[in-house]
Amino acid sequence: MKQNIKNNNIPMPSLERLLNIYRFCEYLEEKEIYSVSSSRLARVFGYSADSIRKDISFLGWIGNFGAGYDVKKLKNAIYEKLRLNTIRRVCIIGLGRLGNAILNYNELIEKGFMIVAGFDSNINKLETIKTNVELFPAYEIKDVVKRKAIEIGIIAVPAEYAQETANRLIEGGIRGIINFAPIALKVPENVILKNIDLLAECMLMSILLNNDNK
Amino acid sequence: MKQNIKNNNIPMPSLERLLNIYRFCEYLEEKEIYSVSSSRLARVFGYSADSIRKDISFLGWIGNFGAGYDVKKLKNAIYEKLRLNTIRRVCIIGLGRLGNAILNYNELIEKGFMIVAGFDSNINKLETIKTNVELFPAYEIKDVVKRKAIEIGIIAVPAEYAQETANRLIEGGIRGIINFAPIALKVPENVILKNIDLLAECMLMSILLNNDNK
DNA sequence: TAATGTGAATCGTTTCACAGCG
DNA sequence: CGCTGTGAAACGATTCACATTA
Repeated sequence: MKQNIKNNNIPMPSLERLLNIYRFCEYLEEKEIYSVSSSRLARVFGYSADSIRKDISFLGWIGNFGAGYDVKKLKNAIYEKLRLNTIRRVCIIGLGRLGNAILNYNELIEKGFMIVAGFDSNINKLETIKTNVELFPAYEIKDVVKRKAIEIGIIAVPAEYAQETANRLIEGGIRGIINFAPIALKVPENVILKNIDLLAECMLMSILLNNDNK
Repeated sequence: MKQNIKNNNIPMPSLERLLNIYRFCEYLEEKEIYSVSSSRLARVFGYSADSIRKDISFLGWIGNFGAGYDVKKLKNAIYEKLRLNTIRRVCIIGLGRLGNAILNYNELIEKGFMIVAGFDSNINKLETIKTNVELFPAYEIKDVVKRKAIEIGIIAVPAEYAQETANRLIEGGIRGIINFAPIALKVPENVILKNIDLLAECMLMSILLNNDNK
């Protein structure tokens, strides 16, 4: 039931950690630091050093015994193994404040996510938004997704329109959906769904804070 | 190492599912549906029915054998057990597009999250934003957090300022941080940190899509 | 000596299987 | 009979412990 698709048999939690390690390697390179140990990585992220060594071992990687990892080699190993070179065509649906924020989130393109379309049901809005991204009315979602071979759709519409939006994306042949609406979407098995849910995070945090009081 | 604080010994994954179930109960009530089975909940969320029954059992709850759960009772049981009545004082740091989107995210107040302050380092920006929330320059973070007894800080500043922002919140006595910047923050053990990271989600999705091709 | 790499043990979660009950 | 509730088994991830090597 639970999404447990693996990449080359790397467990999902390891994948997540490796992505963070990858980005930290970029930061280290900028700072001209060329070596890093599992214990340093552990301290930075709050993981255990054992976990990190195991994660890195999934790369089929051999570090330097006694002397940590070469930052550049580590970064490249993650890049190759997880195929981070892949470029993805992305669209955003819902151009309210959140959608606009995403439209202007430049780190996405740096990591290979090309925003090639934006959609909103309010046609007037499409004219007032200043962006290089091509904008379309919501009823064209299916056609544009198909025509532009868009793989990932980011849903930033109000909760009550989220399922309908997802359906249109799916009809257009979308392969992955990132959903910001605080609602459970129904998608076919071959479509990957990820939810980003600020409200749920706030509620969870509140529960954890209550628990701290004990 | 990993954050595994428990609430009344309810495992973290169960807490997350219960929150989703809680919100779905609200939806069912609106639709005037008064009974729901574990298998229906399973279908909606893509969990297994076994998991859901186990989750609900943590509530010390007794459903109706042979006839599913009473929606209202289930909702209330979750509400009571997880103490969702708690009201939290929240602030947002960084009033760019994302910060503004959060400032206007009305579901937060409905769930008991009062946004009582917004901060930005650009003082001119503070005057142009139209909102009922009290706005302050960033250098006042520590004082305002202390004075207003703010418990949760939502960081929506660029990555390079995120750690500095977190430090100020911590000095003010913040108890939880929700971080939208794609960077690992260092916080003391008694502060709960949750990251919301669109870039990481996109990258992870890309990896999963690659894997689908096999 | 200070680090990596990795089987084995441990721990936590999910799934299974079925008893219990209206 | 259908669905809940729950111990027990299975599974997966993390931690442990230690062999390994520049």
